[in-house]
Amino acid sequence: MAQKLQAIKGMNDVLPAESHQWEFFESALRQLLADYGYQNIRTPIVETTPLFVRAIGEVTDVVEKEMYTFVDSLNGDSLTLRPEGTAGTLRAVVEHSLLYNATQKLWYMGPMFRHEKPQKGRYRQFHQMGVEALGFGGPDIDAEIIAMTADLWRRLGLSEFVRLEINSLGNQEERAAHRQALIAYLEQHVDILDEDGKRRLYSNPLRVLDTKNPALQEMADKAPRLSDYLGEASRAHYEGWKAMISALGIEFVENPRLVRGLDYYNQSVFEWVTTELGAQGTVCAGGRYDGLIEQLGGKPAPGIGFGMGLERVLLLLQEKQLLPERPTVDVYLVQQGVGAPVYAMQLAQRLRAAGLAVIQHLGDGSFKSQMKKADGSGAAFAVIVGENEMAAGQAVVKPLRADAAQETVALDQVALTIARLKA
RNA sequence: GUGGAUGUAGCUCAGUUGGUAGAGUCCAGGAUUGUGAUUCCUGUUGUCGUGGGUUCGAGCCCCAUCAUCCACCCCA
Repeated sequence: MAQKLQAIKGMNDVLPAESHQWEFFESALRQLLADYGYQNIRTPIVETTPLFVRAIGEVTDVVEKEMYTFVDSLNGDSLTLRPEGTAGTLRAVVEHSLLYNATQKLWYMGPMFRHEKPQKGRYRQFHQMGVEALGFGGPDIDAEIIAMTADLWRRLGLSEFVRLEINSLGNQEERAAHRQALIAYLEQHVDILDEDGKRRLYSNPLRVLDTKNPALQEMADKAPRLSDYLGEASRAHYEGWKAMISALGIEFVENPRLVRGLDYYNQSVFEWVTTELGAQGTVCAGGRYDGLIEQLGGKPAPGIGFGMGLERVLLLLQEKQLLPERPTVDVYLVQQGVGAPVYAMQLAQRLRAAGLAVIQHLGDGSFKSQMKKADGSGAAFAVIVGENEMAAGQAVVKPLRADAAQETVALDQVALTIARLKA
């Protein structure tokens, strides 16, 4: 018995009814990135598994249980569908020595894969636009990235629906020292930890402090704070970043509990969150990863980047009705009679050469049904060609959206007539 | 991985105490012999998610299973 063919769970088709929304959103992103001097980089969707394990961290949820990992049956290599974009981008940067006497501002956009249970704003194949700014050590790039993302929300009309949260994780040593102190502290209170807390004690101790359990609140409040472990340099970087964001007039809230799910982050981290999408409220998140390039075998260089969940932003745009209508063609070409298909096709090519988008009716169809299709297509004009017009070397131009009379004109006047009626 | 809700026409959904399935929309044709979007008429469309069970009889009750959505968890 043949099995019903269907898409893999959590991997969605984008149909014509909404693909134009993606195109609109993507072109807004491309414009933004160009305006800030970023260049596109395109890397493979599949990488060797160790790349992700090294970059993301062995004990993260992503690596432990969410990666699509498989064996290349031809040579036995372990390969993985990329769960995020930074690892592959940095691999390419190192492999091609793009940081040799240079800095880089790169962006990518495309599908990512994580084997999670799907829900609103969370899919197994999802799409991210991401940015990596490499070779810049100061807080100015951190601020510029905030400015750029804030600019995007403004351009899309989303500013009032998103909130910026920031934090500093310090450098590797400071993070490690705090983590050690925190785990020691939590171990002293292990008897009162709930199930979640015990599970996260060693895997993600910072998350334990995020508890919604009121019984743990007091214990969480008194826990060692990361900010107390920041050294002079980290503190100065963080203060410099905040001062610049403030000077730009961008609102933010400091969230000392803000952590990232991937191990490579340090110093500045941030999240743009919304309360409009249910559970999956993080719409764009990122931070610094100053040690990662070296860790992947490159010469030491600082880096900062973010990932943006395109489905989530699109959901937000849909919910707030900030997306344009389906684009339409200028002309639907109605044709009937002996020789009409060729006559109409030649006219269609002529109109397209004049810069008009044209759908020519193909196949059979009564005038009535062709006119219905013309209307349904959303075209602003029907151009009609029948026996009489062919004999006279003419065509009828009929406005479908405006209250204007149709005109019968010579073939070389059709485009001009449409231009005149449009204005 | 855990929990909750939902599966009936291409789409959105009705379907009563169990009696062999409907509306709107869409599509096609017509009223209109060369003209759409309004109106009117006619017509097509279903393994009622799937597989079992109970029953004289199941869209409806029971069991299993699959899928989708939402939440936990995690994250973009």
